[in-house]
Amino acid sequence: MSSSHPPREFSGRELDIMSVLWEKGSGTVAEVRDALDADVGYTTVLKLLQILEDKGAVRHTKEGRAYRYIPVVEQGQAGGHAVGRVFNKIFHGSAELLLAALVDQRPLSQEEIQRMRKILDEAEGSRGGES
Amino acid sequence: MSSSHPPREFSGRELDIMSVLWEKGSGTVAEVRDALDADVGYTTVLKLLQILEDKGAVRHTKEGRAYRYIPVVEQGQAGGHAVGRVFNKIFHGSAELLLAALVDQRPLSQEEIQRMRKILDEAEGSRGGES
DNA sequence: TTCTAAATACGAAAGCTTTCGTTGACAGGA
DNA sequence: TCCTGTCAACGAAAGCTTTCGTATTTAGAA
Repeated sequence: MSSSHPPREFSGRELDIMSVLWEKGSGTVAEVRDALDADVGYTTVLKLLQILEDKGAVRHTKEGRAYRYIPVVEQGQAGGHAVGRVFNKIFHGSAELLLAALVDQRPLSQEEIQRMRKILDEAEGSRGGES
Repeated sequence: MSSSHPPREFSGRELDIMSVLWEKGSGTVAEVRDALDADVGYTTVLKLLQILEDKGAVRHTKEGRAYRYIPVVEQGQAGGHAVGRVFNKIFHGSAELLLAALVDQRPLSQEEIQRMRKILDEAEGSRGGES
């Protein structure tokens, strides 16, 4: 038995693996293993992928004799969750503090800042005005 | 042996407890326990606070016969770490995607958006300007 | 001093995550 | 067919986090 749990939250290693899949779009066990920074065994990666599949975060198709794993949960969803957690626990809901921490964390390029302004503009626009 | 490790990262329960301390400024074991959403035992909270102290994340002073715990690690530092992690693992360093997820997560007030723009302005200004 | 209530200290158990050894299936080449 | 290398399945062990039971300390009251 298995499948279709709610998205949930990812543990450390699980996140490493999802990270690879998001970046590459998909991957076999061997591909994911190669792409990981840490040096973990093949069966470990396989096991984690099976766990992730069980949680409904990835699915697989057959490719030759191997499985190709594909993320089902989107970056955006997972990001929303993770951000929500940090957001609440650390910043107690203060979006500015989070942004400040982000900005502090590493310098942003002009272009990034530009695009981030645009995101704020859109966020402002899409809320249809208020009192 | 103990004390003065690097700040590190917090586990789930540890973060819950730091969250309370950041919000209230400080707390005794009983105060922290009361403030937690989850219903955990007194000794559990104590143990976690001792672990956090051992890691250098909090310190304590004596208050009557109890200890008052005070955060040493700042929200900003911890936030930077946590944000950095999410940032890299989930958004692969894309600040815009993170902001977009944040914005998507919950509607922001006019004032918040205003202040966030200001943060971006300052970030832009402080980098000495380039092409 | 002795008793009591409220705290802390200690240590072990329970639970989850991560790791990998081993087994068996499968495909292709000799 | 029989080997050989690649792969998934399974299960158990190691490691970290979380929990709390029990023992000890402490401060104040009687």
